[in-house]
Amino acid sequence: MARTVNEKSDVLPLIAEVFRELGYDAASLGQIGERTSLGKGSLYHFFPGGKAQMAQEVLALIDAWFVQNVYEPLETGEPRAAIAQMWRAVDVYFHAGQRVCLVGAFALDATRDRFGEPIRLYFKRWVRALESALIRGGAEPVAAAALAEEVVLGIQGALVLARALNDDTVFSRALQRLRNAVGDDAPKAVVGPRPTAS
Amino acid sequence: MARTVNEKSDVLPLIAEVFRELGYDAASLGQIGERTSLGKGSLYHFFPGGKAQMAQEVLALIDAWFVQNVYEPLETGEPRAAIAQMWRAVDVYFHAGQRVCLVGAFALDATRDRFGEPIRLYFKRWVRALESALIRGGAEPVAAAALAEEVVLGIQGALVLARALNDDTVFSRALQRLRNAVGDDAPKAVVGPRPTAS
DNA sequence: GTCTATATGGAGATAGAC
DNA sequence: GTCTATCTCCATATAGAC
Repeated sequence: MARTVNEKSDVLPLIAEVFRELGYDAASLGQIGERTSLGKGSLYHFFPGGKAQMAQEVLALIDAWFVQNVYEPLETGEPRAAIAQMWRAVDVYFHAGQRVCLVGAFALDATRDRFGEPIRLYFKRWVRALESALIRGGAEPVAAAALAEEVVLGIQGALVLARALNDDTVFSRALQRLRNAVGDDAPKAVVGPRPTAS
Repeated sequence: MARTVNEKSDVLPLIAEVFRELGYDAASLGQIGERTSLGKGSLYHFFPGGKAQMAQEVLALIDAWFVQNVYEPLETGEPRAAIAQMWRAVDVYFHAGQRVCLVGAFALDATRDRFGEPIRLYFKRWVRALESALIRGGAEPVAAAALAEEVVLGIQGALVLARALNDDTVFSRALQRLRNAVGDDAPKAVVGPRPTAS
C-alpha cells in the first residue's frame, strides 16, 4: 500500500466540499474519510477537535477566500473595479449556481447555533463591504445600504432556488438582474436584448 | 399517567416546527417525541414509515397551506388582491422573518435528494402562480417571469440573511423592497413610526 | 393509541502499532 | 502521518403489553 503524505491545506478543501454537498449533520466522518482518502487516525491527527474543528477551519478558509477576493477589494479598492471583481468571484465561486453557499446552508438549520459568530460575520462583512464600495462610488448612503443588502440576499436566494429547481440558469439570471440594479455599465458580451445603460 | 389521545392533524404541525428549527438530519425522534409529548410507539403508530414519512407529510401539509393561501389566489383570483394577499400570507407564515422556510432549508443540503419532487414543485408552482397573476394584472410576459422569480428568490434570500445575522428587520426591509418592485400601489402605513401592534 | 423495553446499526471519537 | 481495532453512545426502528 503506497502511503501518501498529506497536508492540512490539501485536505481542507475536500472536506469543505463534503460539508457543502451534504450539510454539517449528514457529512459523516466516513464520507469525509472516503473523499479525502484518509482514515480516521489521519483525520484526527489533523483535527484533534473532530468534526466541529473541521467545520470551524472550513469556515475560516471560506472567509479567507472572500476577504481576499471580495471584501478587501470592496473595502479599499477602486469601487467600480471592485464590484466588477465581486461579480466574477461570485460566479466562479458558486460554479455558476451549481454549488451551494455552505455558510448560508449552515445558517438555516441547527448548525447555526454551533457556529453563529463566523456565520454572522461572513454576511455582515460582505454587506458592509459592498455598501462601502457603493458609497465611495457615489451612491447615496441610505440607498447604498439597501442595495448592498439586496444584492447579498439575492445571491443567497438565487442559490436556494437554483438548487431547489435543479436549474442553474436561475442563478445567472438573478446575477444579471442584480448587476443591472447596481448599475453595471461595463462593456460585456451581449446575449439577447439588453437595457442600454443610459 | 393521564393519557391524552392525539390525532395526526394535531401532531403534524409540531413535527413541522422541529424540522424547521433543526433541519431534517438534526431532528431526532427523541426531539420529536419531546415536542409532541409522544412516545416512539405513538409516533410509529401515526407514521409507520418513520422519520421519512413524517417529513413527506410535513412537506404535503406546507404545500397545502400555500396552495390555499398563496397559489390558488394567484392562479385564479383577482391579480392585485391576490398579490396583496401573498404579501400578508408570507409575512404571517414566516413570522416576519423569525421563521425559516423548511422547504428552502431542505433544498440546501442532502435532504433535497430524498424529497426532490415536493421541493421542486413547491417553488415551481409559486413562481408560475405569481407570474400568472402579474401577467393577468397587465405585466409583459417576459418581465413577469423575471419579476416572479426575483420575488420568490428574494424571499428565500431574506430568510437566509435574517437568520444568519439574527436580525429579522432584514426580512421586513426585503419584503418592502419586493413590494415596491412589483408595484404595490395599495395604500399602506407610511414609513416612519410604525403603528404599534400591542 | 399509548407505553416500555429491546434490537441493531452507524455515528463520533480514542488507543496504539507501524 | 497512517492505519486498524475498539469504545461508547445515540440514532432509527421493532415488539408486544396495556
